[in-house]
Amino acid sequence: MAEVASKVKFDKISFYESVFDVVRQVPFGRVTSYGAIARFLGTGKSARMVGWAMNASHGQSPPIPAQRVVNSSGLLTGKFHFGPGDEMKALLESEGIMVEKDQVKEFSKLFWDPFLLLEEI
DNA sequence: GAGGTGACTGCGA
DNA sequence: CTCGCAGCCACCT
Repeated sequence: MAEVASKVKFDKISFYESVFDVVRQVPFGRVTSYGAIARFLGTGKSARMVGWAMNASHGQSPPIPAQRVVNSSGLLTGKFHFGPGDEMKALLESEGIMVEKDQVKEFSKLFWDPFLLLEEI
């Protein structure tokens, strides 16, 4: 998104809307981490806020690929919030991402840094 | 206006 | 190696 990449001027939109925008930019078959998004948004060490924002991602009109957001270890910490079962894992696997024991395989290889968005644009 | 909560992270023991 | 703890800040009651 232009407004996201333009600058760290998120004064016009709420915090979690910014998070949604970033998450939506995650390429197909790639994943990112809460901390990475937190740093990208400038919240720094408050990765919790990213997770908090994701809590509101349910029912958003433009679907939020929250399954692509995992913790710094590639662990699907939010899978319980996703659905009753391993829905999060199923979604990731449908994108070609291998998941084992709630952990993304080849995480370091599939990891996508939000800062790359600035370079792409 | 004050207090509690949380889909995290990093460091120390 | 694993386990525990404190810091972080927007949002809700």
